[in-house]
Amino acid sequence: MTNTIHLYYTLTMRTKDKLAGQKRPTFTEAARRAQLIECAVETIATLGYAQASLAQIAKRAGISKGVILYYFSSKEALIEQVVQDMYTAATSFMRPQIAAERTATARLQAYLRSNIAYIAAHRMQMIAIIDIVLNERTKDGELRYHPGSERPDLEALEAILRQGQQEGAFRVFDPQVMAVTIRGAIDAVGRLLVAHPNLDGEAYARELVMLFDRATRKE
Amino acid sequence: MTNTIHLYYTLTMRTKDKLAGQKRPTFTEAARRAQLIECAVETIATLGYAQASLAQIAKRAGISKGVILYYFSSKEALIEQVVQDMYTAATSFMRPQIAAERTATARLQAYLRSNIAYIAAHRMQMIAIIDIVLNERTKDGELRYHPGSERPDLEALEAILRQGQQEGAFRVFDPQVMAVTIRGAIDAVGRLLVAHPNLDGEAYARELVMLFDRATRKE
Amino acid sequence: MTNTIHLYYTLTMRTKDKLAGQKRPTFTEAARRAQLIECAVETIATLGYAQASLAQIAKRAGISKGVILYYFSSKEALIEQVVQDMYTAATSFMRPQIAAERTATARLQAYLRSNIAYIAAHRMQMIAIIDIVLNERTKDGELRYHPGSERPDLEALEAILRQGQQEGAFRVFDPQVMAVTIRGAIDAVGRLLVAHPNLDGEAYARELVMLFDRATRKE
Amino acid sequence: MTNTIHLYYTLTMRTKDKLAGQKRPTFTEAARRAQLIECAVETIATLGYAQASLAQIAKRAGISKGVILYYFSSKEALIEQVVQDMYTAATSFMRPQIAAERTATARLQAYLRSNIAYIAAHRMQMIAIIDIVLNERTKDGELRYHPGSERPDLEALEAILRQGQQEGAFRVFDPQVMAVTIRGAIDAVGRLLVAHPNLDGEAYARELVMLFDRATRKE
DNA sequence: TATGAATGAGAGTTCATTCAT
DNA sequence: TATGAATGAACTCTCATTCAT
Repeated sequence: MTNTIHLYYTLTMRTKDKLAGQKRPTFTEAARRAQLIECAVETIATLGYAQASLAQIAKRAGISKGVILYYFSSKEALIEQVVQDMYTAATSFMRPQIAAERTATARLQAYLRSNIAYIAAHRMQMIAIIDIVLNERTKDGELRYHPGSERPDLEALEAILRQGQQEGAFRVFDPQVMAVTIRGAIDAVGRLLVAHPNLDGEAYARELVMLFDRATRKE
Repeated sequence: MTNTIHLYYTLTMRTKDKLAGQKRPTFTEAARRAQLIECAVETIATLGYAQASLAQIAKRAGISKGVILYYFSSKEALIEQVVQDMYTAATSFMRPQIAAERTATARLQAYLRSNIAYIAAHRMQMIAIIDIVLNERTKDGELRYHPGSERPDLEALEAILRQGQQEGAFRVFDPQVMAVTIRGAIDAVGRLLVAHPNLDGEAYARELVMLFDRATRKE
Repeated sequence: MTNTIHLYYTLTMRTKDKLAGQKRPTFTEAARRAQLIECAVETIATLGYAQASLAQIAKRAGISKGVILYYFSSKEALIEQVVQDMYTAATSFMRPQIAAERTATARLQAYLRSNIAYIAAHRMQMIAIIDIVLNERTKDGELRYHPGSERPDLEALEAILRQGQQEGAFRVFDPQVMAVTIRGAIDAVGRLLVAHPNLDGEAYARELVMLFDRATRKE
Repeated sequence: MTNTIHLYYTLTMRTKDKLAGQKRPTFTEAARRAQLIECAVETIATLGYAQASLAQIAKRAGISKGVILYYFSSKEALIEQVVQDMYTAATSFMRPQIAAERTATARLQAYLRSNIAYIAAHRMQMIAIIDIVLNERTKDGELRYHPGSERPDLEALEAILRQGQQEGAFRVFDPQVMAVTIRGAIDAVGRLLVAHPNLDGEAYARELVMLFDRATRKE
């Protein structure tokens, strides 16, 4: 429940930003947008990206298809909003925990722990976003979120890794490869957690912490 | 007249014989099937799984849609054949290199090196298969290749990891988490290599070898 | 702020209410469905069951194919509705006329007269339904309305025949054979009437009444 | 088995007639044509007219689709041949039995008995032909074998009925209606016999004989 | 603000038919 | 004589999107 409200604030903020200069969004609009995003996430997570048609999303929301296109200019825009919201929410959750640490080693641990904790607490959202990121394409067929593009999550990770190398805590390695590896590992574990909800997220976090601690540290 | 009846029976018999045996594939058939599998791979890799319709695949092959369904009973069957072919090819390439090593440490290195080498040499196939594995669903909407299912590649990896732990070369860790992590890392690097074809596959392999060597070894 | 959350819940609740109840049909919807059923009947009667594609039906209705599947979940559902409507209409027409009579002899006459009158007045519908009944198959290839299955029309007929035998007005015969014969006769005459619209339905009814009166009566 | 050979002769004869003036048909051709017609019948009877594609017929025959169009100029021509063969075969069986009788009453009985006997002995062929007759259409959408057209079977029946009226054995009735009714009854019973192969054909024949004896006779 | 209605493109699939061999 | 190969049209059905109300 807290998450929903948290998400709601986030959405309201974004909405206002987005529509600045136009008529300010009513409460109904904000609530509808939040509801539709939530329903989109559930639909994608449940049926998969390919089967997540507007009809399915509308059905889950109990409204007509037209409503979605009233609040979002296109399906594409809805999906993009889902991604942005999720990134924002995850970042809001992780950033303070990472920033609370000083050393790169501790920050990497915080990154892993907070990210897996977030995944375990939002399995549905995560499976949806992974599905989207791996599938959403621009109209010319290019992956919209292709690896190596300017993804803020990867950049944050690389920053931590570089910090560790500068501090001398981390050995010499290619920060990009390590960052991509860490993200790939987290996403893979994320899929595992979603597929098998009875698995222990914390234990998996500990494993990954240990794994990448050894993979990165100097000695 | 007896001859006529005999012939009539002959035809009927031939019928049954024909139906009983499996028709062996023609040269043309084998070539077409190979071509169609190749075109399917290219299409999926280029346009993505969702946009890879039979029409697109046929267009790339320069033939009509019907031909595909002449050689494969359905699109599903074509995709399945793509997956099987790729697994077979990758396994044939990797297995001897892994088997040539005796220690788990060396085998893990061989696994990583041969796998990334294969990916680098078959970037298009790999991006296609990753796309398929993450998207292909059965008719009831379930992922056909969901994580944690009986995937031979993961099992081979876990076997190596367990061997290393028994031999005392590897530290204590959860072999499943490590296997999933390694696969996730390889797949992520694979996507990176495909997205940026100018990247040096061998260098990335070296990075991953070093990374997982440290992540797994005892000291 | 409480209001917002309240509204959010309201939307969600409304959702569930909407989904729980059945949506009552609009005026337009009812009219369209009736129109489409009518067009389906005309198309089947004119072109035959096999040629009655959604495209042909839509063409006759002057709309796009999609509309049909907007109002009926599938072609199968449309056809089923056609059958049901026709049975209901014919039964509503015939039942009171039959029930108005007391003796089996008079009821059999009423059955024949009212049925042929209905056929003559709805030649197109009848040819369509006969075509459907003889052709519509379930997905496993079985006839949906195969002879001897629980068909209400045949059972009503058999009931009259049994009544006549119990009352002593009818001779001894197999009621099922007689019922099937009567239906076969009516359907055959129905096809004749449709093929030759200038024929006199009433005269044909008189002939059948006389025919089956003699075929059934005791002396 | 006797039937097959009988049918075979019939076909050979027809073939020779048809191709007179061209190269005479080889044994192989005649046998193939007979085989294909038989397979067409089986396919239509089993899967229904709509599902009886050339592919299905060829599959049942264990040959390639092309062969069918090598021996028959089109699917339409094949179907037409099936119908003609069946009519010929049924007529060959029934005619002598009818001709052996002198009175119209006895001939009508012979018609009914021999026809139902033929149906019971060739249930598969009959269900196929009924299916064809009710479905086969010319390219402009018209039923090829519509009721009231010049159908030799109906004409033979009407001839018997007229004879009976002239002889004074039959009462006054419309011979066409009676003929159509008798045919409709026979076809309906035929469908019943095919749908329920355990039913007793002879008993049904006795019922129909009694039924139409009473329906036609003077007193 | 939201719905119901309608469209048109495109999906996978089936099919009769043609043709080179 | 027969096959395998290929086509192109038609099929049912799904979908994102538009629009009047």
